[in-house]
Amino acid sequence: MDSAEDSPATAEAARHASAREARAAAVLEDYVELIEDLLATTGEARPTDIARRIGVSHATAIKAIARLKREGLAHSRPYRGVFLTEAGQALAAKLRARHRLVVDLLLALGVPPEVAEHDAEGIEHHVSEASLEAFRRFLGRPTPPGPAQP
Amino acid sequence: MDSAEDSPATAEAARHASAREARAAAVLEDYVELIEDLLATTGEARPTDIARRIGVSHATAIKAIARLKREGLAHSRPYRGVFLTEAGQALAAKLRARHRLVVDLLLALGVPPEVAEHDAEGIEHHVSEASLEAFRRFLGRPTPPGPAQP
DNA sequence: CTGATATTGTAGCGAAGGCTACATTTTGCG
DNA sequence: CGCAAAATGTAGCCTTCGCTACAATATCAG
Ligand SMILES: [Mn+2]
Ligand SMILES: [Mn+2]
Ligand SMILES: [Mn+2]
Ligand SMILES: [Mn+2]
Repeated sequence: MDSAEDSPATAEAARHASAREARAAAVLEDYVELIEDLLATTGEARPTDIARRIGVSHATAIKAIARLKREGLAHSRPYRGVFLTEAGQALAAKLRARHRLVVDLLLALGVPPEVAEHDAEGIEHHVSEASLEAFRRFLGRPTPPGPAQP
Repeated sequence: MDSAEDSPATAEAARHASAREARAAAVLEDYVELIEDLLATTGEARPTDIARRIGVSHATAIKAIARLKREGLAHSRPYRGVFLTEAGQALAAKLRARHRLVVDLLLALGVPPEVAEHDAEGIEHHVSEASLEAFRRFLGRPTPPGPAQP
């Protein structure tokens, strides 16, 4: 038998494929994260504010919002601001925790705060649950309860 | 005066813009890294092998190679395999070191080897020089000499 | 040497994610 | 109220990066 570790080239290809998926998801993740933040801190998430904070034109932001809606993560009605669906809120909570954990890890490793925040913005989208778990252990944090049964 | 720390939204937007650039560069970086590896280990880098290892169709690989050539990182002639220019080789050396450093850091943090290799494939493209420096310190490695004058 | 096979290259398509320019709607104020 | 400014939405356009299908070239066995 020879398929115990699956042809190396195949494993490598799978890693690249996985990274491509993460790259594709990164954009929407950032929008969800930001919308949650705007809603939490200001009570509303308007396309213009979203665009300004993400650094794209408002037209681009509106298209991204349309995609969020298509994927069931957000809803909005014309001129009324954007809101997160249940699914969107759940995702946002996960993303917020992940973002913080990545930043905290970088800080613990001695990365300057500005740089930590900068690099985390890209890194966060590529950190698997297994790595997050290792980060928590390293930071001496208890593993958080999974989706607790209410 | 109020521009000491530049409006927070602006800084945030800049981080996102930077992450977008890294995301765009990631594809070509992976090709350069792989081509160097193929050349080093087998002496030649053929489009088909590149495609298989990256996990895309050969047509996609050939287009990426065309872009590498456009950007002055590689050269090739029909049916003759791909080679890296001076610039391509320099970039490859940097990318190889970065990839290894990221993997080693994850391993040191207790991330399982398979996962480390998996996550590093995406993370590597978003780690700035300042963070790499922190990683080296954490791993107890001497800062490598910059572009040494020969 | 010749023909099958593998490799390489090309053409054309689609989705994402950018942009600018223009149209519409809302808002806020004199 | 009425109207200007701000916000929102829409309509193209471009590039990247995937894909499949097909064409052309090299390679290798027999
Ligand atoms: Mn991000
Ligand atoms: Mn984030
Ligand atoms: Mn990579
Ligand atoms: Mn790599």
